[in-house]
Amino acid sequence: MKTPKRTTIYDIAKKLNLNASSVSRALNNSGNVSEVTKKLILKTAKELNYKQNSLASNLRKGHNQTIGVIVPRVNQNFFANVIAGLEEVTYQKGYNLIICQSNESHAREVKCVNTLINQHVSCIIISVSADFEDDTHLRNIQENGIQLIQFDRVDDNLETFKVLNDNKQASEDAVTHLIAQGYQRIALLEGPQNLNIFKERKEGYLSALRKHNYPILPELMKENAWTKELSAAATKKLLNMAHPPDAIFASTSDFSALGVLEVATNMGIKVPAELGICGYSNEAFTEITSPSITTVDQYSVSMGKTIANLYFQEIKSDNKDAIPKIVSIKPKLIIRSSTLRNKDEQRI
Amino acid sequence: MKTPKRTTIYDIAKKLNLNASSVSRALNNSGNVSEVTKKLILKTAKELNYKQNSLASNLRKGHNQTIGVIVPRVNQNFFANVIAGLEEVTYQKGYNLIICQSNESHAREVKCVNTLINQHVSCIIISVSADFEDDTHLRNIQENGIQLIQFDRVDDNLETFKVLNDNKQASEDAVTHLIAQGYQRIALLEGPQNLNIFKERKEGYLSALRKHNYPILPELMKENAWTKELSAAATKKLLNMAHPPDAIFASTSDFSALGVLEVATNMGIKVPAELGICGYSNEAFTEITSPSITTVDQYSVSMGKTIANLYFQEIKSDNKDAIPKIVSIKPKLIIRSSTLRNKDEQRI
DNA sequence: TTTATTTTAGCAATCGATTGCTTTAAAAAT
DNA sequence: ATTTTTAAAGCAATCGATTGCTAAAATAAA
Repeated sequence: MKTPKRTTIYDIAKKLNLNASSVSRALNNSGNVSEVTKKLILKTAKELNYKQNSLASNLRKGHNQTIGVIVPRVNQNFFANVIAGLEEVTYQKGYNLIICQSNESHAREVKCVNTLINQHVSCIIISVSADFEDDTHLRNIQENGIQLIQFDRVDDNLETFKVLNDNKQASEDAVTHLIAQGYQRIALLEGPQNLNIFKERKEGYLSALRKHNYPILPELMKENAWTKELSAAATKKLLNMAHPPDAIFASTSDFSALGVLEVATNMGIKVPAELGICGYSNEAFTEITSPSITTVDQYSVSMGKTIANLYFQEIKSDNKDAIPKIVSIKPKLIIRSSTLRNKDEQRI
Repeated sequence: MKTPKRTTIYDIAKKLNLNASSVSRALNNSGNVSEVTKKLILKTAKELNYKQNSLASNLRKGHNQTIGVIVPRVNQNFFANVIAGLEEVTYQKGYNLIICQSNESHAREVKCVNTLINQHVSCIIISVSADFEDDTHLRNIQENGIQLIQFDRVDDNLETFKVLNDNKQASEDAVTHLIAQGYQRIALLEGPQNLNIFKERKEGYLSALRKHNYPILPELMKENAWTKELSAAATKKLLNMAHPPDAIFASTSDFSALGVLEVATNMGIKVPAELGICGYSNEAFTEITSPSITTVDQYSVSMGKTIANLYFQEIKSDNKDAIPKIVSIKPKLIIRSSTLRNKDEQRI
């Protein structure tokens, strides 16, 4: 279907016997137009149902009030919330958001980046895919004069603005909490270690153990348990060990924690009495499982807002040599029943 | 920060002593360029890290491979899933998605529409905000030659392509199921009746009651109970009635159903024995509450795909007078514990 | 070898809005 | 009444890519 001809500034100009430049100035309120003419132009524009062509405008002005966002999945709670937060701020500033999902595929992520570069977006906000390979595409963004902000899952080696969760600290807090609750053998469910976030969470786990002089037991650390299914499988193995753990920190997600909980329930293991469970992300459901699950809240919506504000306040304002800044948000441990051993029970 | 000069087709042309038109033709593979020159151009383009300027290209070509999406909230499960589905298909077709959220505000929705019109998107996909007022902005989309697809929450009076859930049927199925389980006094939690979806769900409820010769009792129908809190409040009132309902159909959402469940649990009312509860949407958590909640699955991701395919197959292919088509998807009742009365118990 | 045909490449206009510069008109100052 | 200053409006180039048309070159046919 062919687009019918839309009203342009030339149509308005012709109708009023004016020059297009005056129309443009009137519409942009950029002076050099008398009040009378301006009113007339505005009125006519409305009458003719004039809509600016942003393509033309942006082409001429050489910039685009659009920000590109690339996330692994838009319907994953954390990312959906970040996007909601981003949108909230960018909308206020009159910016648009172009959303792409990499589907956890590096190849697709590269394509998304290229599209966004072509679109001349003024900034790209990205959380890299799980099979992160290299940063050529990210460097390419910068080489094309487009601002780059990485968040959550980032490439540590590339110097850019970053907004991070303090995964290590949060993780350490979680494990410390488990220790305080008297758990002795704390297992860890890990995510892919090529992603910074999972590496950091593991570090936090190790750090907490060390600080409390707990032994570090490789048999209690399960690699690549980052889906509900993988976690359930790992949990079965853990709980069938001769000397099983008495707590499991599902550092990858609440879905993993849910997998743990289901396996434990099926095996007749009491949570939190016999097994403590801690998840990560504070998904809505963690509050309503029985028992409710202790987890880490990442303030995802406000993270989105922080990212957007970072762009508008620090980066956009042509601080030519603004030094890439790293903002770290401290997530919050949400303590719930799944790790709260009744103190009395403990004494038995 | 000023965008550094990017490579244009003129740069390539100059370097090779060619005309920009040849470069354009080579890059677009549109013939009239010898194989030798084409190869040379492609090679040089890569060397100079050429990236097309989509703004210029789209301006000239008069169309934009971009689709705009407007939803009330991007981080609401249903919408996030629809967007994921949309993105999946549009990505394959080389289209971009610009996402806006109306935040359930009509005024903001109007603004979003205008921005998208300015952006010259080729199609706008929308689910209207809760305080839907009028359709001027939607008509405006069409007047500007932009395709319009409404989904889920739609304006019935406006003739456009629509992708809907068969809310009435699903609702009727749900209530029929409750009746089959022996519930006698079935209450309804309604959403704002200016939204088609809630109106239809109510119709389904009424229709099921009528078909089974159940009395329609206004005191069992609670208006505007479309958040967890509002539902909880409504539930308290219902359960404190002299003659309380023995089932509640939270037609607005699973969050509402959750509100009902919490109130019932707190009041010591047994679910499903003394109270049946049915929600709507099949949120992830409905599976893991205790008891798990009966609900309606809307196939949200595949709905997104359906919408996108509708665009590419029916609308885009310049079927000039393609008659606005309405696609109705039949949601599926997911029966879980919260409505499954033990048949034996019933006999007591 | 000359003419006809096909390829290949260049020219220039176009998409719509913006903006520096110039001209004209109006207002202010002399 | 004349000159100076200021305000308003017009002109034309520009952003980068595309495309219909024309010109030149290369190939095929006579």
